[in-house]
Amino acid sequence: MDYQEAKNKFISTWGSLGTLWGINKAMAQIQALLFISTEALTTEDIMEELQISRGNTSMNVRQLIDWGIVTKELRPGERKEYFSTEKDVQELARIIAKERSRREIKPVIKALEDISSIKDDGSTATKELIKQTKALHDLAHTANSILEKAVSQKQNWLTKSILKIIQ
Amino acid sequence: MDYQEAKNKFISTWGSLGTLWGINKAMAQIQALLFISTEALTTEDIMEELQISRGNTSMNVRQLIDWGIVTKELRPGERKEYFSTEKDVQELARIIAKERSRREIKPVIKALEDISSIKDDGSTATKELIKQTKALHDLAHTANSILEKAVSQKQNWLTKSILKIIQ
DNA sequence: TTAAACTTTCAAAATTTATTGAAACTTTAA
DNA sequence: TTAAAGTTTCAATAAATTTTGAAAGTTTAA
Repeated sequence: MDYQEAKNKFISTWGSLGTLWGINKAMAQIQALLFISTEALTTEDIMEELQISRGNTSMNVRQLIDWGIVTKELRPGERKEYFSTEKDVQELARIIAKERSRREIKPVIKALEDISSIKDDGSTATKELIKQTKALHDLAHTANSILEKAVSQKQNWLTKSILKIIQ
Repeated sequence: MDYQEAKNKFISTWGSLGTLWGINKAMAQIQALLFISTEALTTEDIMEELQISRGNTSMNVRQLIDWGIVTKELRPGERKEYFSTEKDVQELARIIAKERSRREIKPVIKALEDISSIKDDGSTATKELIKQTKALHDLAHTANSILEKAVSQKQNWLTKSILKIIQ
């Protein structure tokens, strides 16, 4: 496997993983491309490398910026924008975990809270609904707390502690 | 919010969460329905409750069985199949984590291994590709180990230990 | 100002994914 | 056997999502 093959494999693997986890393929591939690039890239560069349209590139780069994963760079004397991604994997994981928690997990926790606190009318069906959604709520809440904690620290102490525990 | 509203909200919330995380909406909704049901349900029951077709129900129930989340029950003297889901949230989380790791994470770790072990031809681009994919590989590998460990134990000792660490 | 260099927007088209429903298949009871 | 009661399969259709590309918008330099 030479450089070009390895690069293509990385970009396509990342794109597929994204798709499996509900992330737009182009978005994941742009991030992958920037992640292994030695310098910031322009819209043209991205279009050329991934063979995608200008509109697609523009929209997905904006989304990556919204997520806090990609930053825009302006170079003196140049009009076009240069994009680069967070290069530190730990920091990248933190950002993604934080954003997915905020956008997708927290609203569900809130909904489970609402559902599990309906009035118990005495029926077995209602009792079961309350019991099960409460259990789910507690689990989601705990998992989210661990994630948030793992994510809030610049230092990687939690991961280190966990690894110590599990050997 | 009465029982029916709460039930509908739960089913639709679970369906949407599934969609966001790359899981078929019907599949997530069937699981949600079984999760709050006081007894095992038939194909007819599911079709009726979720207003989906027989084919859709059949295919998604089979997938849930493949995942190990739903089990089929046969009742003496009856031909039709009754389905129920794992009711313990911890166990459910374990099964899902284990399956997604096996199906989606491990193949990516393997790909990252292959990519990051290409021959260093001396170019900065190749060096960067190797460095970055190696870092990603290490992170994915560590995260996956923690997950597997958390998931392999019937007891919930790891979660408890982590919660102790983070207060 | 003007126009060149760029970015954004968004309706239409293309693609992907999910769903249907009816035919084929399987199992069991009579 | 046969037929009733069920399940599965899969081609066709529908729905959702992604992508395109051209027009509109923005910014800057002259």
